Amino acid sequence: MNEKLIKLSQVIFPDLTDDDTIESLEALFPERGLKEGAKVTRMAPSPTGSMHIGNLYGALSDERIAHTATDDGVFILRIEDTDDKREVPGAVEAIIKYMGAFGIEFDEGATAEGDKGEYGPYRQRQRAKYYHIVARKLILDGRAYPCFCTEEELAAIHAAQEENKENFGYYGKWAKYRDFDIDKAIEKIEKGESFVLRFKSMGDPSKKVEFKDQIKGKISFPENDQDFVLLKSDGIPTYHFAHVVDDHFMRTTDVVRGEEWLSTLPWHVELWRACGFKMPRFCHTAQVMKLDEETGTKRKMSKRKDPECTLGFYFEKGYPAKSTIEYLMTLLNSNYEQWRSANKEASYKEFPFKASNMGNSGAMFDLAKFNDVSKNIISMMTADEVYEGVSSWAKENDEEFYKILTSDHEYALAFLAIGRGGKKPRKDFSCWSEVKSFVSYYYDDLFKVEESYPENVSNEDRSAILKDYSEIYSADDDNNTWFEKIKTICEKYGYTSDMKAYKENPDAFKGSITDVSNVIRVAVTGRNNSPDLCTVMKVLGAERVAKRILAAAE
RNA sequence: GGCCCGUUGGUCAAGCGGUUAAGACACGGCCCUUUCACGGCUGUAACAUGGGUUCGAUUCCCGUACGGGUCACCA
Repeated sequence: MNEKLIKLSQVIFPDLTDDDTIESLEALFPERGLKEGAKVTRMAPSPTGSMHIGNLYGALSDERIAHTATDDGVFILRIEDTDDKREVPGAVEAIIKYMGAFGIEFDEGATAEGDKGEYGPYRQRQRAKYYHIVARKLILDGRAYPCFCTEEELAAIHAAQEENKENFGYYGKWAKYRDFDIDKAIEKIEKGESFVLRFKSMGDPSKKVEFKDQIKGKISFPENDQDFVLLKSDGIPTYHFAHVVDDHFMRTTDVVRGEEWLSTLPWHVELWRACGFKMPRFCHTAQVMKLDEETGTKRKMSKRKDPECTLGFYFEKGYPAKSTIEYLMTLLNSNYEQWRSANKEASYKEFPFKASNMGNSGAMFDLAKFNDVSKNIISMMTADEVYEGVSSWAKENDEEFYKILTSDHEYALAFLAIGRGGKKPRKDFSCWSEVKSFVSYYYDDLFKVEESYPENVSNEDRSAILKDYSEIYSADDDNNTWFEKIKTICEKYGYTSDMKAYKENPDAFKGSITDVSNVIRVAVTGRNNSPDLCTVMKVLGAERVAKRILAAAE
């Protein structure tokens, strides 16, 4: 019997020598001598092209878990390129670039230049030999066998199961090649027949296994009985097998992955045990959800329906990377916001992140809340930082605005500084693409009167107010002096500057100082709302102000 | 259909057998205020449902409903 299995393993893996043992791999990838409590996590994307918010969400949790526990934790980038059909060229570089743009750095793993670290290679296609070594051991242990089923046969099994209302899959009595004669199998392989290597499950689904997840807590499920595929016909492993081999030999301590993996956890548990490897801790994270406008129900974020799902969205709109990270942190650990209000200036990296604080049901992506978070982030920035953010966004997305904005650096800094700094900064922008329309009136090329003058001010009064104003305005006035001048104009034309009196009896006046200042505001900025008018005019400069006032007085 | 996970205000959520059931966003009102933004105060609004267990259940157990996931030689 044993002899037959040896022969079988030789036929399947003719390239493996006697030195290719599990022990040799254990020696090649020794336990990492990290500090007590240090964690090793990994982001393991498949290079299929587009990255979405869920990828970032997962990457951030992995990164935080590795780097919060100790200062020598390791965060690995492993590329799961086992499905050549789905692979998109350049995707690996895109992943690294995107993650880098959000400030997520890897300690080890695939890089644009090659691999970094002692536990590689980090691209699964290049690890074929390791999988084969472990697979050979499983064959020898009688825990793996070749299966020659064709696609049609498998489809027929599925159909029959559907018909009989039995569980789907390749298991027990349905597992045609489970107890196939080994000599015949060898013969078929030697003839060149295509086959996959399947796991031989010993599980009994009438028994339950209990398992502890870092997020979900205790979960129990029936034992696995599926003879799932370990190696595909091209010799490349499936996710399940690659996961066990890689996370063992990369010495991952905490496997963080989406909860869609929960249902195959029984497979993994049995496989880990069959390989004789010690299981890492698991964190199965809830998915980022979205409210479906049509049905009013929660659903998974969809690339097609939700623009904010793809990472490109954040760059196109010009959300600072910090904002996205900040918002994700609030979703990831619900005590983050509280911590933030007590540590306004601190980096998110100082937050004591804990996997156990992660929510166990799908968090809904709330664009309104995200905007608020982003406004806060931007309000804390200096004018220089805002300038840098806006200009680099505009460079890529709005060439015209970029030229205008960068034509006078000092000038742009001056208006971006309005209301910035201090205890109660203005919160005007949630993203860079909103800036242009907000500041357009600072530029003659973009300025136009967009909004209407106060209705209760007659055309005659408007002209008179503006003419008077043009005569007494001085750019040197401080805010108080300026305001006194406005008051004088008010009294002259029957608009009160006493807001209290006006509110008590509005009909007693033609209007209030609000109307008068809004006449000036519209003339100068083209709209009804603006930051402090006196300051705005100082930035605009006496010449520009005078020109606009006179133009409007006509 | 089988299996697994979940369900506290519109959203994110604290809560671990006894609470007036926090807080944040959004929304309404008031105050501050030359407009807006900011800030302050305040209001509306929640434990999916039915059974247990218990002196007492949002919290524990079971069922139901609803939502999500999964059942590939995809990850």
